[in-house]
Amino acid sequence: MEEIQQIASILATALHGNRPSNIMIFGKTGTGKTASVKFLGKELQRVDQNLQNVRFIYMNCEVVDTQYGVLQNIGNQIIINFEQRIPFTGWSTERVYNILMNKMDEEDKVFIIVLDEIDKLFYKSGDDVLYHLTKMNDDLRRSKLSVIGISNDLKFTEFMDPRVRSRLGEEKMVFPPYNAEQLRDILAQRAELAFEPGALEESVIPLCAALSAQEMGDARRALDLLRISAEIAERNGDDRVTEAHVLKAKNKIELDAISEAVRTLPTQSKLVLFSIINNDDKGNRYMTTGDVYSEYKQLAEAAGVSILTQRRITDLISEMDMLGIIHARVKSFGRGGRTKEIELSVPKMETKQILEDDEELRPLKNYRPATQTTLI
DNA sequence: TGTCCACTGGAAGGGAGGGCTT
DNA sequence: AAGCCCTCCCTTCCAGTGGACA
Repeated sequence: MEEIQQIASILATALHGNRPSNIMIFGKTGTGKTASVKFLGKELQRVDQNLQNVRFIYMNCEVVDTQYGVLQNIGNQIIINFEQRIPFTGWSTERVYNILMNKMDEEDKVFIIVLDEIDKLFYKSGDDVLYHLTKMNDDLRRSKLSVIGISNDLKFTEFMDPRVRSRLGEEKMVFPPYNAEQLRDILAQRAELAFEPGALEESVIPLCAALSAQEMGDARRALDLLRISAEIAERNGDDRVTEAHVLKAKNKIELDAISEAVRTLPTQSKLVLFSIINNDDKGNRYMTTGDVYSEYKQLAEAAGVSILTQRRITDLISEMDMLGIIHARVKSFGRGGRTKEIELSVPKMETKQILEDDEELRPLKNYRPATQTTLI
């Protein structure tokens, strides 16, 4: 692939002990950014085996998303000696930074640090780390450092400190999404290894490819789709995978993703979601933050969980909006005020089931919404 | 045209929980 | 043991606001 070639030629300079440019790599999920970079990292280290000029360090910023975390993580990938490891908390960031610098300089190598999902790090912790990291080069005397940032968000650099942005983006690259045709090739290749000839109905691969192409050309998803279609066929005892299996698989994947997202929500968010469902049950399909909050308060009370402030609930609502579990947009109702209009965007019954399975929400199992009107 | 509602979302900060250092 | 550090989850406070209505 063209992009891999490009990155490879940039990184190759490291083999001679020179510093490769920093690179920013953009592209939607499943376009092979991470896989490509990891692959190149392996290759680089293989070629470098005798020279030992290069250290390749990878981390995913969805997991490591704080300033301290990033520095600590890099440090611990460099420091092999167990006693000298950097603790995950307790030290000042400054101290970690200094130790990191000394260690790196001692090694006298070219460090290539890959920050996958770098946008997550930036949105969470700002550009301080990136600033320090990209500036480190000036302070290193023997070693060199270059940073590869991977992001599926093209725009996030706009909000960065211009200095950081220009340093980080010495080279920029975009991985285009796969189109249906490319996906078909990828799937066909894989199918040849994984399936007996004739095990797939002819239209299965084109269908998987087309469905995945619609969904941003994610190759990983396309492969999952094929695999799960086959699993479903096998479980049914069918000897060929058909289009019907693929469609079932698609549904299953979508539902599984939702279930997983809901299941792993923190308790408080689950309560908020529960109250959104209850509002919907009452025939209130589009509700405001106020509606959700007053229902939430009752639920939290019934569940015996502490009641958070409305400000906090606003944030939880926004988080679930980003996860795609609900849909919320700010809307003005004139004199009625300006607030969010919230709508459930996952299947109601299944979601409710999952919520009721939660240990902490047990008391709500047969909870009946309090009736509005009380006759005296 | 101005008012006013029901919030929004930023800023600051507290305190608990992890852990190091002296 | 006392004094730090860093992160996470929250609270408190508050200026700002889109648009229906008077």
